[in-house]
Amino acid sequence: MNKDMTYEEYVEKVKQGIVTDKGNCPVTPLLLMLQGKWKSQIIYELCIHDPIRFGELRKAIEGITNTMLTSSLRELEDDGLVSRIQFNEIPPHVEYSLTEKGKALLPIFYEMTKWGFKYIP
Amino acid sequence: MNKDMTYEEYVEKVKQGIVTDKGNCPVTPLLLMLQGKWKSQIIYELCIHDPIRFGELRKAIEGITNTMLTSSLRELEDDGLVSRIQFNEIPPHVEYSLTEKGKALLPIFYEMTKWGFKYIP
DNA sequence: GTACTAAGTCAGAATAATCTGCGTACTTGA
DNA sequence: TCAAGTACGCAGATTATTCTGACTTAGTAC
Repeated sequence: MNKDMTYEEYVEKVKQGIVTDKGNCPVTPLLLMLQGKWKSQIIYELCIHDPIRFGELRKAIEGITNTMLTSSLRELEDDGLVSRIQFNEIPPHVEYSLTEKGKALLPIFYEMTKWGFKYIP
Repeated sequence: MNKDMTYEEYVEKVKQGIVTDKGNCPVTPLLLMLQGKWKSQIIYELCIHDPIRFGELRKAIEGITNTMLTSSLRELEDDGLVSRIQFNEIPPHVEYSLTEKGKALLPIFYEMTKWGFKYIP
């Protein structure tokens, strides 16, 4: 199974049931990474402001708390979607941005957006 | 904002911050629909076996309980991704399948799969 | 010497999601 | 008469996620 298959090949493989090898699914890990109340908003903000600081993120995302912003960012970092650069100054200064891997999510969000415009009133 | 925009236009709009209108995001509702431990597996099984019966689904998805399968299916039905046809026979007989809206998720899963093959070891 | 800043951390409470185990209906076959 | 098949529903327990509100660090301005 290679990553350059066409959509037609993909559909064919889905129908044959060979895209998922029982617990080795290529979709589930990504869905897990995007799970959580704030993840998609954080990624969105990182798309439009690159890089962005912790405090700016918190202001941009209405209702998020320090705790949740920190833990969500840590998880995104652990998953390799976000990078964190710390400037050792006083007061401290940290910049977050999307990694290559994180930016590669854009085509997925593009498809999701098209789907959303079509099917969500 | 129309649903036929190209990827280039999409990226441009993301950068300008006009894809999401504060709480009217086209991506978030879909991510919510896919949230939950079993949703993606259920959709996968519905892709490869169409239609499929309740009991077959439960056998196909290792570890799922009656309760969770029922409630996940209800939610997918409420979201319009899955349809349920009941045959009033004894013993009872119910068939589940993907709706148009549900099948339209395939291009998204295709992009996710490509991403997964590239970035998940 | 007190207040202010940015980027957090921590403990405990509240809420949400999931699991466990049992109960339901009705009919057929042993 | 009793178990088996089929598609669930429900109450209560457990586990996971999120929220609340206070605390930290170190330097600089007042």
